[in-house]
Amino acid sequence: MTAARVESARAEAARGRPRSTEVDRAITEAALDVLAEQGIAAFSVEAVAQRAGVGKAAIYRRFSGRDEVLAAALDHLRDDLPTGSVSGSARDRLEVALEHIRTPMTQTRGGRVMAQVISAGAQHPDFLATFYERVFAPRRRILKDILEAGVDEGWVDPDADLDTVVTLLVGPMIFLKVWHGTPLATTPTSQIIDLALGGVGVSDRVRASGS
Amino acid sequence: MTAARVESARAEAARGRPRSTEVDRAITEAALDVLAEQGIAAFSVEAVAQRAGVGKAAIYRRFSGRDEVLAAALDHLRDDLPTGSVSGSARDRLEVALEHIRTPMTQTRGGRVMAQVISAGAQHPDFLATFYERVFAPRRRILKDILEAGVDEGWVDPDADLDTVVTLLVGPMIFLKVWHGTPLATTPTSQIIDLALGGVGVSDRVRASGS
DNA sequence: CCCTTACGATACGGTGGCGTTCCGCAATAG
DNA sequence: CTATTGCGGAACGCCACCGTATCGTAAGGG
Repeated sequence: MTAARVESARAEAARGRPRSTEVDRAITEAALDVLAEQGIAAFSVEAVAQRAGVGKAAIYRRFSGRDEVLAAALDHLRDDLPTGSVSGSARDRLEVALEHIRTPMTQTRGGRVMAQVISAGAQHPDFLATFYERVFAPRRRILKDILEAGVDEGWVDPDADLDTVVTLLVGPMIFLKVWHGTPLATTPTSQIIDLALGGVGVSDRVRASGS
Repeated sequence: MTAARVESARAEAARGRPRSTEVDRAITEAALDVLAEQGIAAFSVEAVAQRAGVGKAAIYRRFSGRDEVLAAALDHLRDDLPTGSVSGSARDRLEVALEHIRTPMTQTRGGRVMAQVISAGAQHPDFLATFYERVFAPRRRILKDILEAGVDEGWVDPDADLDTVVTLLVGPMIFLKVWHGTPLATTPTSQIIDLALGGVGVSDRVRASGS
């Protein structure tokens, strides 16, 4: 948005020393590091600049302020997270996909950033909404695709509401409050209970083939 | 702790104007309000004083600083949350208990404070640990008791690990990261999958009796 | 009654991040 | 070579909150 305008203005006046792509990279990296380690509260332009070994001016030359630096960092975050696309049986892919949602949360930088953003979501719901679209929704889609394959293969109840099943699976990893403001938050508790108790498997073959 | 010492010191010298209990109450209330509405980042002594319609001195007379005000407010929070003790069938009690975990999260002040604390937990793990003991653990205990009753009544698989079942049920409402640092975080994903797919119910009676 | 303490309000210096601006030097285009 | 821009570093005034102190007033206890 503003970044694009600045960029085009720079393009027409292409004289002088060009901006260092290395500085670009250092800023983004430092932003993610600070975010992951210090949290959003400590996320200041000064902190990013110091971490990046860069002058504040270099940052303000690129971004209008703290929030834009933050947004740019989150854009780069997308590539920082595993997608969970693996081969194997649907059951295996499901487990891998779930692990790829769960593990990064505490063990990778991207996951820690994610946790911080979700935390801050209590104060910045719109930020969280964007994050939901870009990060959570695609991962939910992956899980649902796998479950649909599971229906074809006969180990998932065709009558089950797969969106609810996804919520059930992802649930132990994510606060429902994260989805506050999305349709998912309307899933009734009784439905979750029924699924957890009744189970989605149509026979014992799943449990038998489990670990 | 420090509050107790101050209190006893005040007791031996019981002359002069006594402290207003109304001011006590106003401070605690304002602290919870600020916490719920503005978040931990905005939780300052000044903000609480202004919200309470109280001088900063009145607060510093009672607490050593921001953190103690915060701790005192969280102590009062315990009574602010529903416990979920209701009569009825075990299945009904289970649903009510889960609703009492889920609903307050977004709809009551206590729940919003809870969300803020959980958010801040990424930065203050010890705070979160205390909160887990006082708020989460008792609620998990309630759920487990109900499930144990369910085993006796025959609608819960006696072989199921009830702690995992509790996690499965509470999961859609709470981030696993909340439990980071507790034994619960070690539950393997495969186990959650097996339970979600295989289900805990031993027959179709649960699904038939559901909504 | 009067001594003591609490009260709200206000002011204080200190600190830290903000966003801006300048410096002297480096790098590139023309 | 020279004009132009980017660079790190440092300083600027601004503002919010900190923790403390000091008002004049209010409210109890001995």
